[in-house]
Amino acid sequence: MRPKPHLVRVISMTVVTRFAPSPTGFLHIGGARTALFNWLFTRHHGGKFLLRIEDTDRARSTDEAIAAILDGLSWLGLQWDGDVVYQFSRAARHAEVAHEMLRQGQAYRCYASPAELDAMREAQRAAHQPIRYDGRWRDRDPSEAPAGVAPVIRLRAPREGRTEIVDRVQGAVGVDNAQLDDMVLLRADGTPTYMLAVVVDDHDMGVTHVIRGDDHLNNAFRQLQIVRAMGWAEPVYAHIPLIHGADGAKLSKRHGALGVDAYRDMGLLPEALRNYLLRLGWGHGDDEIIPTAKAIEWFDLDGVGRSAARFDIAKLTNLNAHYLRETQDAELLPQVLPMLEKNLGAPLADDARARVAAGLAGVKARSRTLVELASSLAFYATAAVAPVDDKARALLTPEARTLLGGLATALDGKRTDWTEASLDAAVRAFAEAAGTKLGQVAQPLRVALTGSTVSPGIFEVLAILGPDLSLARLRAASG
RNA sequence: GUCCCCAUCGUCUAGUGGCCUAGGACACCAGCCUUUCACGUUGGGAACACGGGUUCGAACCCCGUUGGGGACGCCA
Repeated sequence: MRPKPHLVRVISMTVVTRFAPSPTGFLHIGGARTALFNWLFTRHHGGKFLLRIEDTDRARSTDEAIAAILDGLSWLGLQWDGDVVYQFSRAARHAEVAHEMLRQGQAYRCYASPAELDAMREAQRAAHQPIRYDGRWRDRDPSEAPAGVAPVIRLRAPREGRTEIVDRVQGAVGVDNAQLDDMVLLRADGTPTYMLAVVVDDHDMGVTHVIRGDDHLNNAFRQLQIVRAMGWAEPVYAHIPLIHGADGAKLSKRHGALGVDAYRDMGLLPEALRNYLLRLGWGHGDDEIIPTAKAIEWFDLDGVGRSAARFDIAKLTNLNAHYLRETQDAELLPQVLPMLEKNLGAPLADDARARVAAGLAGVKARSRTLVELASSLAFYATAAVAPVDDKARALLTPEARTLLGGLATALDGKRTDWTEASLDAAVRAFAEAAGTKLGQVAQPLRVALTGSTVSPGIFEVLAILGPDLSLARLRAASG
């Protein structure tokens, strides 16, 4: 591991970053993290976080994907500044720059056909040669141009020397220019390639810091050549490591990556996801729980690691449980109620809503996701319950049923004093009178009331359910 | 194949030459708490890929090996 170069931060410079996804699919977890780092960096430095949709590939870009990306970012709470820039709308400006480079001799026309280039690459592959454009039109006289062939415009890249960048994450990295070929800037149809469009847009948008996945590290050299050819200011680059799947390979749309909407559907909280994503590749000492406000305060590129991280849903879930417990009931309720109604297939009556609201705190402490929360809350909303599994069923032995029958009778007398405290006392007294331990009564009682062996404190459940529902369930279980 | 990057417990990481018989978190196991579960809490197993240097001293610096990843398009 090489030491990171010490860099002087220019305080007076206003930080401008951008997140530049291509709308060819949903916003996946890797893109979400890239967006998060950009957002955090700008919020920390008080700059601007811009959003640019890289839709120059007309065949693969879709409106659905654009909507999914915008939705995903919004849900994650990563608000961009200003209007969304659609790269395709700037095609004329890209072409203008390409022609400017042509005039300056920084670029040239290439008339090689795609088939010809394919053959060239095939030959290179077969000969175990590096695969790159051989510059066949670099110094050829334009008069040799074949008739009727629309040329592309290629960069006249330097062939000697090295191109080096001082990356804020990766450190000093360089390649020999001999390794870089003359890339296409403008296609035969006059549309810009990604390499050109990115550089022109970043320049025009005033982007000062390019923070993106390190799968773009190689691109940075080529983009820098365009920047230098135009004599523009060089942005600061920061290439963050990729997120890998459990198998260690790059997470991508066709390889295990889920859209952020999938995490929302799993009942995860945006804040938890932000915290988790932040810790993937970034650290601040031993801190694990890092709410967004702290993240903004602490985040900087220096803390970004250089190795890829694997996605671990277990840790994410654990973090989610933490944030779920911290979320106020009033905030959770409107999110959980619709889920509950959807699960139950019917709207909730007022009394059911009231019970859910009252029982929320107790169930929340035992849930890790909103989905778990909604499903564990169901017994408060339904009219009757049945044992959910064998373990629960097994607790309703004949002896236990007899006990529950007796308990129903005993508790019937408490209808006018139906509080957690008096219920607690009554059940304990009943257990003692029956010559058994509390647990022997409490567990069957729990199953009778909730259908499950797992629930909040049984007296709390009794109190919230109220005498009618509680006694009805007790009698149903005993009979 | 060529180029670039990476390498500490199963996973995420702390660690920037002595504070390291390597710390934290998740997961796992055991105990405590308790009406269940969860929380909480106590404890446990678990890592510096390998080989050479440099140095009084190396997880940290250098070189190599191995392993992993990424990029090599008129995709982005």
